[in-house]
Amino acid sequence: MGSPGCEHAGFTSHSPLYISHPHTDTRTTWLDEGEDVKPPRSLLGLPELSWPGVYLPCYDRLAMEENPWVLRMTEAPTPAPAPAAVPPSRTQEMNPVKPSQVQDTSPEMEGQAEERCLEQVQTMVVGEVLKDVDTACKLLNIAPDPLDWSCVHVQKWLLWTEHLYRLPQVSTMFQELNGKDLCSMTEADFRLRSSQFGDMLYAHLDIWRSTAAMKERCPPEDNKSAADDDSWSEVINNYPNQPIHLWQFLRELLLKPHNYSRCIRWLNKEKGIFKIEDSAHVARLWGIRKNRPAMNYDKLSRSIRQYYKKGIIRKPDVSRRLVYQFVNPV
DNA sequence: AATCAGGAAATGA
DNA sequence: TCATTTCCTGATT
Repeated sequence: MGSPGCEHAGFTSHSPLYISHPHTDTRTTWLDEGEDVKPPRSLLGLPELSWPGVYLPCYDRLAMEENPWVLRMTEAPTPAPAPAAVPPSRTQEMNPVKPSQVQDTSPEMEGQAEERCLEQVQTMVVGEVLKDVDTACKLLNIAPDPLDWSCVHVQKWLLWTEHLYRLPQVSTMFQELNGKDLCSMTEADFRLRSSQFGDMLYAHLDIWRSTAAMKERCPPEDNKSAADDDSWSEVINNYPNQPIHLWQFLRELLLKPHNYSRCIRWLNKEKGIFKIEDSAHVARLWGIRKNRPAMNYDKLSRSIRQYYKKGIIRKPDVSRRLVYQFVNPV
């Protein structure tokens, strides 16, 4: 981060960036054995999926109450967010500006400090965007560069975007388009396909394109992924398009409590017992991953039950609703 | 009303 | 062929 050329991500003026962080330093650890201890809702994120992320203007329409500190870049000559609002794990290395640093200074100094501050925020935003795109790529099993997408990838991305912004189904309006087609479309083209959300999708795509362009300019240094990227390092399959198994997918989510403990979490990791907290949400994620828009918990749970006779997943000794157990815990 | 169990057939890679 | 997905009936929470 912050190497020359990386400061300006190349986001165009029509892609107002928002950053948001679901994390706070008040995060608590809930005990594995804790029976049905609900994770505090406010700590993990987005309306329903904690994909810390890039938000578009329509964000206003989304569940703001759960993200009390959205920073609007397009109108932010204001001080950096309060340190408490800065995600601790990701920004320690980014020197968040403390409010005290901008006090007791002359106007010029203040201007400089403000500029520095803005720069830092910008750097932070870029970092977050990169990360978020990365996370989405892994979840969807698609390449980061839209130009590389097949029609299926485009549909996945659209489904994901619908899910993220709680849009009605718009993906049907973009069928039979691959990534190149999508990228060659103008904002007007997008509007033609979806008068209501075309501009938004266009802006979101623009962010992805910018991110891909930036990745090319500043190839990722292999330092940060190891320590910083915690559990994604053991993600099962990356872009080589192998089908992922449901049990693997569930493990993936469970390995990312940071992002998904609101919808699925361990009750007892050692024994492999987990609970689906938000069945609809998990089903939707699975549907997105498998490109099955009609997926629901009824069907997902049937798939889980297929694992009973295969000895992959079972019901725990004391059967409880939405609680399952991996036969072979990690 | 949601979840659970499992049969049966369809589907897609 | 395999791993679901889809649909279903009936039971349980």
